[in-house]
Amino acid sequence: MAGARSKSKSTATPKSKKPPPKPNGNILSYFSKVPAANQSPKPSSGANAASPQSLKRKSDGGLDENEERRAKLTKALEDEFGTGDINQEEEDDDDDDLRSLFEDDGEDLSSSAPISLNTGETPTLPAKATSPPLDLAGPRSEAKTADCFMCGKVLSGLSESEANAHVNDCLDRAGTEMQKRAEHDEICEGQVIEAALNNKEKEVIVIDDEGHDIKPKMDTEESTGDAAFKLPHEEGEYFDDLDPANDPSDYEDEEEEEDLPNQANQLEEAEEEDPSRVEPLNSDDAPGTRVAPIAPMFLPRKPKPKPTAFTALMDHTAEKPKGRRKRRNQANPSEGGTPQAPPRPCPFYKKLFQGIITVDAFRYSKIEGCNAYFLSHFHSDHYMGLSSSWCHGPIYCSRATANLLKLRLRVKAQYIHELPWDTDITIPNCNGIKVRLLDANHCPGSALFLFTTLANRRVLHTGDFRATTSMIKHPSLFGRHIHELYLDTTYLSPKYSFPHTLDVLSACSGLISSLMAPKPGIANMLRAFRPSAPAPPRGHLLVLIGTYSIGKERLAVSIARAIGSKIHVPESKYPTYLALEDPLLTSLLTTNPHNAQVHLTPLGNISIQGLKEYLEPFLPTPRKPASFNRIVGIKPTGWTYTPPASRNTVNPTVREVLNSEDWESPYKREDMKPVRGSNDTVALYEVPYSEHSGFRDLTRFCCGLDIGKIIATVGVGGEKTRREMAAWMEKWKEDRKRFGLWREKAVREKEGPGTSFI
DNA sequence: GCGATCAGCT
DNA sequence: CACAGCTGATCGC
Repeated sequence: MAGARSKSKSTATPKSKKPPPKPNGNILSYFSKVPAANQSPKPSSGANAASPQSLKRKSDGGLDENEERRAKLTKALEDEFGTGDINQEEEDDDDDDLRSLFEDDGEDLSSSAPISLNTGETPTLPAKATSPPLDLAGPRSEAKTADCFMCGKVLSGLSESEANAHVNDCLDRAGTEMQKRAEHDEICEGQVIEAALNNKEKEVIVIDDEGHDIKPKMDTEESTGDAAFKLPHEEGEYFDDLDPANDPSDYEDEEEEEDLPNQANQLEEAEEEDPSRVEPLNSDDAPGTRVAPIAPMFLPRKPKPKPTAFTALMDHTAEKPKGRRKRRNQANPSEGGTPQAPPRPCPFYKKLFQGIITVDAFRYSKIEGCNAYFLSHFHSDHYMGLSSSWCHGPIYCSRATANLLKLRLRVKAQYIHELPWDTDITIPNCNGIKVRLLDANHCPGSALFLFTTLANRRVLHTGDFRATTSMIKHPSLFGRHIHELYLDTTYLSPKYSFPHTLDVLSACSGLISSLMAPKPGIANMLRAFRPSAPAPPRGHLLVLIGTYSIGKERLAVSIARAIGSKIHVPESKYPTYLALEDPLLTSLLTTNPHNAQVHLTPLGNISIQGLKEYLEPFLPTPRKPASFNRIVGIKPTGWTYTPPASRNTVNPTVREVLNSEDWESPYKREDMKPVRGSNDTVALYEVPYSEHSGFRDLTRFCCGLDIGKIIATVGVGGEKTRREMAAWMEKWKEDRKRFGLWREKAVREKEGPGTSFI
C-alpha cells in the first residue's frame, strides 16, 4: 500500500490558500506559536533539477535513479550557474516573516541566528533576517563560542563547557515559555471544561454515521446522568465510579486487583469476546495461519511460544505485519488468496471503554460497537488500514494528521474530524465521553488522547510519545487522577535511554556550525600572523538529514536556523510538509536543492555510499564551480546511544532512575563522532534523537503523575517482556506510594516540599 | 491500471 | 534488535 501510494505522482502544487493556524497551548509543540507566515514558497523556477522525476525514488531500478538525478542536477547547475547567487531566490519577501519567527518565544528550537552560508563568493541571507546578528561559524567568526545563538550573549570569555551550559539554559528557558502558556490557558479543570461546554462552536462535533452534521445535543445528554451513560453492550468497571461509594481517588485499591502481568486478565476478555478468533499458530494448514509474534524486542530470542489464546491475541497486536505468513488463503484457499480474509481481531489495548472508542485501530475493518476511531499520529504503522475506501466510522485526530489523511491517503473528508488542542470535545455517540488532545511530542500532529467520562473517569492514551517534564506539568494531567493509562512502552527497559532532545539539537547545530568554520588549527596559525586575516573557507558544506515521512523535522529546522539556511525537501514531499501547517518549517522549505544547505531525504539514503552519491551532482565540473563539495549526513536513531559506563542498567532502583545523575544522559557536540568510513569530504553521524520516551522519560512520567492502572501498548507480544514491564509498573506504583509524586529536584528545592510546582 | 496486502529488507 | 518505513510481487476488481 505504501508502494502504491508512493508511486502516485506528486504533481501537487503548493496550495496557495492555507487553513488557519491551529490553536496553541501545547507543551513542546511541534508547531510554532506564531501565525502562519502565509507564504507558500514557490517551487523555484530553477528547480527543474529537483523535479519529481529526478528525485523520485528508485522505482525504475537501482542506480538508474541516481544517475538520472545526477545528470539532471548537473545539467541544471550548468544551465543555471551563470545566474549568480544560488541562495538569493525566495529570500526577499521572507525577511520579515523570518525575523518574526526567529524572535518568537514559543519555539524551543535552537538557534535563531542566520549566518553566512560560507560559500566562498557567496553570501547570505539579508542582514535583517538575522536576529540577533551573529556569525556563529562563518569566516569572520572570532571563535566558535562567540555568542549564544539563543540570546546573543557574548560567550567568548567562557570555557566551552560553560558556554554550552549557558546555551542549554537558554534552550530550556524556551521550553518553560510553553509551560507558561499552558498555565495561562487553564486554571482548573472545571473551568476548562466549563469553558469548552459554554463555547458552542468548539464544544461538540456531532456527526452521524454517514458523516452528516446533526444537531448538537450536548447539555441534555450530558446532564441526564446514569441513564445516558449506559454503554450499549455491557456494564463494566467503567461504571464503578458512578457509584458514590467509589472514591475515585482510591485508586490504589483498584490497582491491587491488577496482576503482575498487567494484561493477563485481558485474556479472558479476549476469549469471551470472540473465541473463534483465537487461532492456532504456525500451522500452515490452519485457517488464519500466522506465526507467533515477533519475540519481544531487547530480549534474547526464544523458541516460539506455545500457541495460547493470549499469544494468538497478541499476535494481532504487532502494529506491523512483520514476519507473518500469508493470510491470503483464509477465505478461499482454493484461490490464490483473497483480501476478504476475516479481519484480525482488534487487540484489547486499542479498545477503550469496552470498545466504543478505539485508538489506531484501522486494520481490523469494522470494529463492532466502535463509534469513534481515533488516530494518534500519521505514521503508517498506526494508520495502516486507512485508505480512500474507509467507511467504517468517524476518524478523530489532530489537524495536521487530518490534513495528511486527506492528502496522502485520500480518506474521504466526511469521515475525518479534526480536533483542537487542549480543549474538551464531546465525542458523538459515546455516552458523553469527552476527549482532549495534548501534544505527544512525537511527530508533527501527534497527540495524546485524554478521555473523560461523565463520571469524571480519566483515561489517557499516549499513542506514541516522548514524555517530558513539561508534559508532566501540563495542567490537564498534573494533579489529576488518571484512572487508566495506555502507555507507549517502546523503550520500557533500563537499557534504553536517550539524551534530552534539546541537547541533541544543540549538539547537532553546534557540530554543523563548527564544521563550517575554518579548521581551528589553520585559523589560529593565520591569526597568529595577521589577526584580521579571513579564515580560509573549508568548502561548501551540504547537510543531509535522514527522516521518515513525518518526524525529525526539528533536527532540520534546528540546524537550518543555526547556519541560516533553508531546508530542501524533494518536490514529492513538499505538500506533505506544507500539510503540517508549521509556519516556521514552512518558511524554511524550498524545493530547490541549490537553495538550501540543509536537505531532507529518506533515511535509506543516509550511508557513506549514499552520501557520496548524493553529493556528486553538486561537485565542480570543468564547466561549473561546486555548489557543495563536502557533505555531512545525520542519521537520527534511538539505538546508538550508550549511557555513561557508571550507570547501573541491570537492576536500578526507581529512585536512582528518577534522580541519580548517573541517569542523566548528557549529550554534547564532542560526543558526536563520525561513523567509520567518514572523511573530510563525506561524514556520517548517528545521533540519538528519539521521538519515543526512553526508560527514564517513562519512569518520570509514570512516577510524576497520579496514575491508576497502566496498560502497555508496545512489546506486549512476549511473555518475558510483559512480565518485566509489569514489574516496572509495579515498582513505579510503590515509589509513588512511598515518596509521593516525583518532581524535578530543582523544582522541589526551589518551592519546598508540599508545594505544587505548577 | 489501481488498490490492497504481504514478504523481505533496511 | 528495530525507530518506521520502502520496494516489488501478487491478487482482485
